[in-house]
Amino acid sequence: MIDVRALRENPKNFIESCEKRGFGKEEVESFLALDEEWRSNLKKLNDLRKRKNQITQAIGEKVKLKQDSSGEKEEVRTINSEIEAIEAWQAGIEGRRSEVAALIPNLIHDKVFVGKGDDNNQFVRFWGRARVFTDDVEEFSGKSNGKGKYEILSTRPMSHVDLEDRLDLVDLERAAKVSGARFFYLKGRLLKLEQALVSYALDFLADRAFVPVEPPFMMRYDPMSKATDIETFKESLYKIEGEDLYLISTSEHPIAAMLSDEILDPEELPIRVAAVSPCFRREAGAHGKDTKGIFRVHQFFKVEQFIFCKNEDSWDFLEELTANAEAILQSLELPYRVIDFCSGELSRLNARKYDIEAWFPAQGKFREVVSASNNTDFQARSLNIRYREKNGNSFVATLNSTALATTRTMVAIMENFQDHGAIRVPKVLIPYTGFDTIFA
RNA sequence: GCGGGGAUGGCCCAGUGGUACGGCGGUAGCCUGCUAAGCUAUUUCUCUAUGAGAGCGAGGGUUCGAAUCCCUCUCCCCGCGCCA
Repeated sequence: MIDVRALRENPKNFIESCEKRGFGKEEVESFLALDEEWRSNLKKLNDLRKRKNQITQAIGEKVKLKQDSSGEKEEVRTINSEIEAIEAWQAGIEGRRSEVAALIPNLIHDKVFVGKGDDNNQFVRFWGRARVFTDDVEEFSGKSNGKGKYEILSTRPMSHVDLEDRLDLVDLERAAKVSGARFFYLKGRLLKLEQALVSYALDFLADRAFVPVEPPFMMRYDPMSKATDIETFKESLYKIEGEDLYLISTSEHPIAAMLSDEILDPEELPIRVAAVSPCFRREAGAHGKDTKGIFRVHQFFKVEQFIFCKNEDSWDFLEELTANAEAILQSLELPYRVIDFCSGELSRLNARKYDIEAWFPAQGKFREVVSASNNTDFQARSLNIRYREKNGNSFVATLNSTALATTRTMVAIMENFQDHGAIRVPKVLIPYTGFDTIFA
């Protein structure tokens, strides 16, 4: 939710932000018109209510003195019917006003590159030493701005799908029989690896002042709608039939909503949360993409970083979250690039977003494994999360970032650490897995 | 699932039909060698703001007037039942 007063005072900022995103200014203009009418109705209503309160109190006095007050009662009835009429009209205005307000996106950070489409996402940096098949050198160098270090592979590594099959780690066919496409049975040492990844990421964050939290895996419509946007509802969320409950698509949402309607002590800030949960996604907008294997699936585990802080500190924390996610990938020895999303690719909530894309040598591509966003005070305003300040209360800023999503990270490990048909386990995980190789 | 009790400002708590009492904490000021104490004001949201309106878990209803009475729903506590 945008700051309505800021919008009234300075619509230009919001129109500019909308236009950078490739939206029109219709929403802003339509909001301003509705808002004007809303305020004028509010004035009428308040004047009538004031009059009503005065008469009602006078009736109270008369009743005490046992005087007749039937004239006053009749007057209040008249006022009531006027109020009722305006209220009915106002309810419609207010409904449309909030619908339009919900469509206005967050203000974009000044440094976000103005552009549309993936191609305009800005390269920030590369880390690591990638294994690149001869045919993919051009793709690799282009996407790493010529800064990516690499060694050439003379043969393409096996796809994770074939490898899982050969090592009997994933059963997709039986999962399809039981649950449909994009589901899987995870087996043997790959399951152990998954658990190791989760434990490792939680420990990593606990060492950095994050409080580990397991949230509810289902949420009601009201908090969900405040924590996210309409796109997520349309494309990601599973609804429980006959109940007001949705399966979470990320722990970001229940964690954000955790502090809704609360006023925090500024001393408590920043609040760092390391959340772990399964994530359920319909992938409705992804027909035909990544249909094989466990790269894009309906359920996976994710360790998520979440921060509640003061708005003015949020930009430093965006860097902290990104640095943490990078440190995890570095410790797993996975080469990656960081990209800064262009204006047209941001969600309505995001003021700025970095993605981290690991190099997948079998696919010959960089693919998203981490997404780190600063939603400034936009999400907190919808959820009504404030902190106390000397001159009134302010909304907190909320930030979220993947620490580690299990399925994609496992695919990255399988593609990057293939060794003669076996999978080498990254060193930092060995204490958690208890083995250093996955083989047939 | 059944029965009983509950939800009031940041926190605690009073309030059986006349417009939310009191305390704690926070903030600002006064006072005082310092600190503490004490005193005063303030504390949520909205608006066209020296003023006004809304707000007592949510939504409806009755009434001139509802925290209070009635209905529906949500959540919490206690007991019973069921259960990994």
